[in-house]
Amino acid sequence: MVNYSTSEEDYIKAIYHLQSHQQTVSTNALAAEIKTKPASVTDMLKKLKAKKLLHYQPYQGVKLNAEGLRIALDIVRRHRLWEYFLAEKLKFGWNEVHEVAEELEHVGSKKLIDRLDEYLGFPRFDPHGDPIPDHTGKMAIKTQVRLTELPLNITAKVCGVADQSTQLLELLKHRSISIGTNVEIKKKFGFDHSLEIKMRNTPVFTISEHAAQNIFVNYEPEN
Amino acid sequence: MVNYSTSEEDYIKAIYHLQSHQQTVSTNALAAEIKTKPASVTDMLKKLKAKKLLHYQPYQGVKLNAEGLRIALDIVRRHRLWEYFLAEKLKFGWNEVHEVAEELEHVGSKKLIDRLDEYLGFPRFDPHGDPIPDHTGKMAIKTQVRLTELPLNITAKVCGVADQSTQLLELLKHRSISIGTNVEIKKKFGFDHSLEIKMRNTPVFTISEHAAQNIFVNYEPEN
DNA sequence: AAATATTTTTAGATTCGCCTAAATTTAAAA
DNA sequence: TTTTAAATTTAGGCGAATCTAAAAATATTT
Repeated sequence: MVNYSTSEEDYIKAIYHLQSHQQTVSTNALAAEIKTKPASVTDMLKKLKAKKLLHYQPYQGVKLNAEGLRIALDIVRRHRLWEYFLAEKLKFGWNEVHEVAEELEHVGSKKLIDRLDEYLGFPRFDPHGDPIPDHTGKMAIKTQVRLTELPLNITAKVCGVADQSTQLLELLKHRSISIGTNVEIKKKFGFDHSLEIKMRNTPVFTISEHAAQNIFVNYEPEN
Repeated sequence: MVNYSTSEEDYIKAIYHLQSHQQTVSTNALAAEIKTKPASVTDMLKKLKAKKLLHYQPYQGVKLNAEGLRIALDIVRRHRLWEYFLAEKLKFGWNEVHEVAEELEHVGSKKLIDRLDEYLGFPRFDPHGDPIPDHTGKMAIKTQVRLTELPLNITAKVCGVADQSTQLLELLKHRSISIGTNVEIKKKFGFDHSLEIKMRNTPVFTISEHAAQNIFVNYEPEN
């Protein structure tokens, strides 16, 4: 088991995240993500290719290989476990955890992370609702999504909020939305991305994209 | 408030520790402590002097100034709080915590450390019995002595052993004594210098002088 | 006090990760 | 299909932290 530098880990993680949207990642996209210059990215890609962590041909974009993916999942695991710890145990707000976890995630000890996982009760989702890979790299199927991601006409259950602010809680209370409430999206408005929501025993109402983004729901994905 | 690199912090911490033994620290001693070469030490000392963290004249050794000391205490605080966390919450053995804490201590966030401190209940000593500086840099006075030296009827905390042999550890295990256990001497027998020990929730028992000599405890002297 | 040994510093390279500017390749437009 | 634009790579440098080898300062012996 090799050890990777903080920079290398940052690149691997960034490629991993970008890969989920485009299946091949461009030098420019990576540079933007890492907040560095394209020339620096090229240098690092050559290095990571030499270490056999990714597929890379000049001008043709980059993609993690199996080993790169394994490492990426390990970094993501560390990051999200720390986020969970910060929010759950140290009472950090959901919006404060990312920055600190960004530093903690680079502490390598496998034992540390596995013990932390156990201490936290093997949580499956971080405070943002993203799944936490287990010690083998497996993640729960993301039955948990932001309300904005919920497909039309599928009933889902509210299971949490990303933003603990009083304002959001006030809004939810006004709409009688709480943990466990079943909701369904009837319509999505392209103009402002607001959503038309249907709940049992209440008339249809609309909710802003901003609010919907901070509400987590889970549902059965129909494979 | 400036930020220091991992290397700079390692040097500051090493100087701090060496200072407690010799009051001026030599280049060679520092090189040995950091596991680097004297030439590298000289380079770093020039840099830290430029940053006004220490007193240094070529060939004359080095010493932290007030600002350097402040930073050192902050690093020590981070290190020992993480050690406490690892031992107390993640059930690491007291001999495993140092290495991992060595990495965690460089995570800078002030808020993280203060929250961690609070979460842990503002512990005053780490698992080795060393005092943890509070957020202002103040530490409890530590009186660490062999169990044989502990005054009668004063509660002290086991903080280490002089002899790591399996035999001693077996004896300690049998008596349910581990790092952090509170003990009190009820009686000292002049004949063989054995001691009568009282611990919470267990009946009084006796321990030989030989064993007691290899157990370190610390207690707060009653000024 | 002179000679020798030890410690410490200086000089000059090396690796890592980053940068700017210029050259090259690929993609898009006319 | 040229031409133009955009993306990407190469070339050459820079700062941080380290190293080796050689020079300089300090300590120790004789």
